[in-house]
Amino acid sequence: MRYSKLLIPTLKENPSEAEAISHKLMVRAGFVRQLAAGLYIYLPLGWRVIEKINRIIRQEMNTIGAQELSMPILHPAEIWQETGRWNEIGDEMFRLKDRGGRDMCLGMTHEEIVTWLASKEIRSYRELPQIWYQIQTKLRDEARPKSGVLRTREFIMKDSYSFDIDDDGLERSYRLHEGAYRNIFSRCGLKFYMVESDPGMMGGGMSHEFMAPSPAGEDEIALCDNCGYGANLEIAGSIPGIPQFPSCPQDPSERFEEVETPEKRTIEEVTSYLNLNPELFIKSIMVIGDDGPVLALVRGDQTLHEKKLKKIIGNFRSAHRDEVKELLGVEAGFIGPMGHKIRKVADNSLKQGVYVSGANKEGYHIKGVKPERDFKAEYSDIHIAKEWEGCPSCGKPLKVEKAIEVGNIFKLGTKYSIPLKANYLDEKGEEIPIVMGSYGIGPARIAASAIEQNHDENGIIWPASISPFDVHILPLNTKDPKTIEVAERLYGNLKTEGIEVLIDDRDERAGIKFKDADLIGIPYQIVIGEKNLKEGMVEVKDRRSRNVKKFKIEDLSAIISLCRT
RNA sequence: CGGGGCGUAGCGCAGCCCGGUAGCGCGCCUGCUUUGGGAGCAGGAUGCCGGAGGUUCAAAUCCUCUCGCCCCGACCA
Repeated sequence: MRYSKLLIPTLKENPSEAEAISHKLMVRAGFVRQLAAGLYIYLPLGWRVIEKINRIIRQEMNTIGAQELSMPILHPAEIWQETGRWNEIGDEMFRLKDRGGRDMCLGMTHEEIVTWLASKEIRSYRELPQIWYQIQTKLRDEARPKSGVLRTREFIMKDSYSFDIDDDGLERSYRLHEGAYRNIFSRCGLKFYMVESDPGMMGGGMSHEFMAPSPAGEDEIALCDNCGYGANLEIAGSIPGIPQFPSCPQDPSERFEEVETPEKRTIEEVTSYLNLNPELFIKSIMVIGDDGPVLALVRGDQTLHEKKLKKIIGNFRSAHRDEVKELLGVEAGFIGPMGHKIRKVADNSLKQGVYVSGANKEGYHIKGVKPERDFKAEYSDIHIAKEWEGCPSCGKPLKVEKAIEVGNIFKLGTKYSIPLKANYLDEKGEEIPIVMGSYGIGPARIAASAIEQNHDENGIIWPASISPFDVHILPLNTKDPKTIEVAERLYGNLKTEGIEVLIDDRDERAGIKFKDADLIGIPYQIVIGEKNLKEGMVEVKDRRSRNVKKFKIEDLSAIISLCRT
């Protein structure tokens, strides 16, 4: 296509609202424009990238036997009420009424709708398994849209749903998706990990996320290079290192030592005051659950993992100052696990060792506290995994990386098929709920991740598979007839070969064309300048390596083969 | 929803404390020169200073309210 006819509004300066690299570059290079918070317009170049990604997704989904269909974005409330999610989901769902006053919503995802369809159309085990997918707009009233197209209120998602007769079938569909997803992300040129994740509001059983490592990512993942363990920090386990504990006095009367710690409340204050490492402290956090107060105990160097705790004690909130004082008679900075009957949940790492904890006495801490002996607690993993802690499966050190969630796969089981009565008849004529899976990919997140992982100071470096064009022709001086003639001939010939070509036919200076070409990031640039033309040559520049090769003008096949690699 | 920041020309910003009728760079338009890494000279156009109300002789500037956008946190299929 001709640059002069395309809408490619490049910007010399970074947009003020952008923070993430992919966001800055997508705006600067003329791929997207923001309409409002979390709402983006895809300009021609941006849309070409999304379409390239979608094509790869379609190919890989079709390969595993998935069938494409399309479901509405506007949904009647009743279906969401039947699964209970109408009430479970809060402000994140866009809700509206139609003219007849009926409650409606805009689809955040399509489990309800696809299950409704299955309940109507699937009769027999002979019709299973099925995989249905769509590439469809989703709407979520995000509390905080951010990072350009990474978190938006309206976005396109490839979502697929599997229907099987039993768990073994679901396992097969799940693995088929895993394979397809690995192919898709690899073909899109992404570095990624598949990690264990929290099923969250999807419910059901196992789930994994596909994570593209990037500093712009909102998620953190724990990874083990040794055994391949990988998990979102939302659920990642870890084996904390064991600190050197002080020896415990034999004489029971000398066990405890109350130490005065005036005005020292936080772990930092107390550790520096007593000159002890934070690992030798018990951090006590008072929360109020549905069944009353709970004291959560983690080691001083650890952070309480609220989601892990929630799985044990149910919903809770942190206790107010006066509640702490009422329950333990002392303010929060000096509370500890001893001498009261409040339910205690402690991190596993506290099972061994001797610690300092709050003394439940204003201005005092207590040394020599030995869990199990000195107080009883329920033990569980309730700390957030950290880099260098041990891998829960092999013990080797973990690393923690930020990552963008580009895809996920969930085993739903019968969570949706039961309430929506999506059943099939088995060989015996018995009615059995269909076993389902749900699988998502965000094409815009793939595009943003590709930029996050492939750019330099001059701009984007697209992986060839998802680049808006294959080749960018730069006729430097459009007033030189020879330049134009060669450029046009090359343009025509490459197009005939099925190569997607952008030709910068603008009457602009060479510098501007070079800068825009590097910013836009098409993997190969064919530079047509008068000096080389005199020798019958053109240059082909590799955007990533910046290597330049000269070719004879007639040597089209060599140019083509270079650009196709 | 809590905390912070910012709304002034198409874009990036200054001016605001200390009120006096709006400025810089880039871009845009015209002409000439230039033409291998965001050209030079000359001329030109462009603003409801986010919105509403108030104070004042006078408001981009001070006060109140409101809307929008960004960042941190909470939340997040």
